[in-house]
Amino acid sequence: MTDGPGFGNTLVYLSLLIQRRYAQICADHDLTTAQAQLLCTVKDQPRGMGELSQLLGLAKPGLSGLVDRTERRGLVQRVASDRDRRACTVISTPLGKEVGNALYADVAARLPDIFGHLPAADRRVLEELVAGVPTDCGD
Amino acid sequence: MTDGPGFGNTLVYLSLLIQRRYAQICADHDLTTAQAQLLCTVKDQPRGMGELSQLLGLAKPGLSGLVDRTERRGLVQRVASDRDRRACTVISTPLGKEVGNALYADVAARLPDIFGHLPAADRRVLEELVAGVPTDCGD
DNA sequence: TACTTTGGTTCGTGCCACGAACTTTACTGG
DNA sequence: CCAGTAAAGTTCGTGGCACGAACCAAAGTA
Repeated sequence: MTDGPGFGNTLVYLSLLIQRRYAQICADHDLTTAQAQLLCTVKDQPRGMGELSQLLGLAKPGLSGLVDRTERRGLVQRVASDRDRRACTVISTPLGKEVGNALYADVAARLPDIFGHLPAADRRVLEELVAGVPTDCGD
Repeated sequence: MTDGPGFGNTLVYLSLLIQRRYAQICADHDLTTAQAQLLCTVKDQPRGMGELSQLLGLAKPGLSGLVDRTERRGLVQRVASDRDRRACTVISTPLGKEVGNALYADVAARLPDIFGHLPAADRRVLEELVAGVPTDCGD
């Protein structure tokens, strides 16, 4: 109650702003946010489907389709596991790495504009607070 | 460059966590995030389609469909404007208001958990910084 | 060798959102 | 008063996204 009408709701609003800007940046790189997310997850390290499912918070069919579409664009690739013949690992193609890195850099450069109204000191504080968010998402 | 690998990217990650939690809360109220967003925008004040298009960052067809689906669920309603016979205004039904308020409260209650790891003082600081985000989104 | 579990895919459904084309009404200028 | 243009929304077709249910094949186990 002391939260008043809403820290939570303000957070939602903020996340919408971020998502909108992010989607715009992704679009500039000819990516959807979902594909961008997949690409960045796989860019520096191969991942199994199950792992990705976990990391991206998707059910299996959703992920399967996402990988399909992203693979069709030549950004990622399924490779068979020699450990387990039914499993496959998703890796990034050279093109995918390139695009992923460019996107990453662009996001770092353009997205913080959202907080352009904040003095540098405040931004630093914010940065630190936000950085502390748990890497392991609460499902 | 002093941002290191990424304030921007951390923000994106944060926004994903928020969106995921938010989607979960919306689902608990039998809503999609898009419908929830529409509902909350209209809940306390009628809005024209153009205005909504602006506020939600959607093109006209997308909004039209969203209103269709939400109207079909009895949460909002199109009413004709007497000013302009081609325009219509979207208002919330009583059910919509009820659902919207419940959602709003639930979001306020459950979403800040994401920052459960922060001491109260830090959370307060964060709250203040976040609250300062411009209401007018940068298109 | 049978039984169960697990990794992924396919299928059908529904939401979401876009551009293009269209209809209706409002607003001009002559 | 009657064009012609502009604006508000809708419809249509397309495509991405993501879910549950059903399925197949390989792996593990009794």
